[in-house]
Amino acid sequence: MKTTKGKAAARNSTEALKPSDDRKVGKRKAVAEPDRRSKRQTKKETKAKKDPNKPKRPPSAFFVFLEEFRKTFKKENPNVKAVSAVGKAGGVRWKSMSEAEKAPYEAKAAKKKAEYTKLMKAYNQKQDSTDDGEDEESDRSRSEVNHEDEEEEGQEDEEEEEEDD
DNA sequence: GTCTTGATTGTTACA
DNA sequence: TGTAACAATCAAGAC
Repeated sequence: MKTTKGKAAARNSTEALKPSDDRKVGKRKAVAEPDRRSKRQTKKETKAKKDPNKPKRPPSAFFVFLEEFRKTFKKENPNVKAVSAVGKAGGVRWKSMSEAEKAPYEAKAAKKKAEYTKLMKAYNQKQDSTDDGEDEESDRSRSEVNHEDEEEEGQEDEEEEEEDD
């Protein structure tokens, strides 16, 4: 059972109450939601800013799908430049898709997740060794992981090139 | 020039 | 275990 959670929930309480037409893209409310922003900022400042080297989160299957969907959407709607519109349309499409249709995106997402896990492992090792004031060991292991990543990326590049075609 | 917003779902990380 | 934050995208407004 899916529930509206996180940002969506927060938006549901505020933004979602407004008619979508009212939510024009680019029409940023001048410091409209200090609550939400400050929350994000706090987290960002306490985490992301402290760990700029921290690997970025892997895209979920939906985001992988969205990447492709954006291209299609742009082609079909060259005049629509609002990212919110793409997100909305993508969400509708995603929900209408069957498991079989979602499968390839989920597979891709799983791959990215595996990469992320590896990167996080290396990242955590680095953090540990940094505590000791020594990171030669992790540097080595990191480079090993990086090497693996390079190989994988190379494979992925090939795959992507094929897809590009 | 830099930052923030919007819209979506899924996943991660943290309390 | 529940929930907030974040992942991509980019035009445009605010500062």
